[in-house]
Amino acid sequence: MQSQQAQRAQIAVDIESPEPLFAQLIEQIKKAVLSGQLGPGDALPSIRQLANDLNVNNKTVAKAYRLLERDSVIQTKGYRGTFVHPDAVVNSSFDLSARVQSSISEAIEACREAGATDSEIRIAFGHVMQNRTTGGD
Amino acid sequence: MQSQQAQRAQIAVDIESPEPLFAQLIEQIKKAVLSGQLGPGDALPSIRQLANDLNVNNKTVAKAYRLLERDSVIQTKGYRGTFVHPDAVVNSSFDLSARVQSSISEAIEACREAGATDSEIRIAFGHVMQNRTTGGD
DNA sequence: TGTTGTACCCTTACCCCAGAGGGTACAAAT
DNA sequence: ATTTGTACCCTCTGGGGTAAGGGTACAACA
Repeated sequence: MQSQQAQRAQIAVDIESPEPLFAQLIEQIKKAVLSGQLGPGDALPSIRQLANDLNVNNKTVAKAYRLLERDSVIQTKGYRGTFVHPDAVVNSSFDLSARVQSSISEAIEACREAGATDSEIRIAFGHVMQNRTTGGD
Repeated sequence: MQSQQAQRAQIAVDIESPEPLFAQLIEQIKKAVLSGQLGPGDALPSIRQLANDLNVNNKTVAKAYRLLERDSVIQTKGYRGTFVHPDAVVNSSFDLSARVQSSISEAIEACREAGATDSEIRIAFGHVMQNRTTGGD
């Protein structure tokens, strides 16, 4: 199992899991918000702090925080630290990845029904993604 | 340049081109049909024959033929050989890849506007494509 | 026997990407 | 001086895809 706990929040990470670490962090924090373990305005451990507690890389935690802030689950206040967003509870139940996946899924299904090969679909996808790199990780 | 010509049809292939060989073949044949150089019912060189003439692998030609037949540009009659499809002219102007690409493009654009990262889109795409391998190349 | 398309097997090389780690640096504030 | 988030640089591992080639085999014919 090898999970390590962060004292401040109830956050654990499983290195053995196929689920990416940053995704586990996002999931954990959202879950903590939804269960009320974390309330709006609560302070989150700093990136370096949490990374150290969980024995993961700063960038991994930073990535999770970045995504969480984009989804308005947390709020970063520069040098003052990171806090739970006022609307965190509502926003935590919103899964953008799921939305994206179903959107993509529909398009793919349509292509398949049109007779397109998986290979062709992949190629087309690659071409579209290649043409503008919006940037961002 | 290094292009080689097939006597029977006006088909050339450029090894230096970044365009895949099989795609060049498809394009060439469609062009030949659209320009009237190949008419419905005309016999095409056999897979092995054309592969030999152009100095490419059998499988490469076979792949092009397979896609062309799926799109009803050509017609394979088993041991008798391959022929230009009766509706070849109409079907040659239909580019499934382009259709697929625009369909995928729309979905991607929607995801981007929803705030999704390119990375997230790729991940979602990968997940969808992974779940059912329809098979086919 | 030879040709047709087709279906398998396996191999090569190339490219792109995700995930994760390591390091250094910076402005803004305390 | 230290902490904060953030932005760069670099690395490595692994996975999965295409494209193309090489080979062998098959049933259906002529």
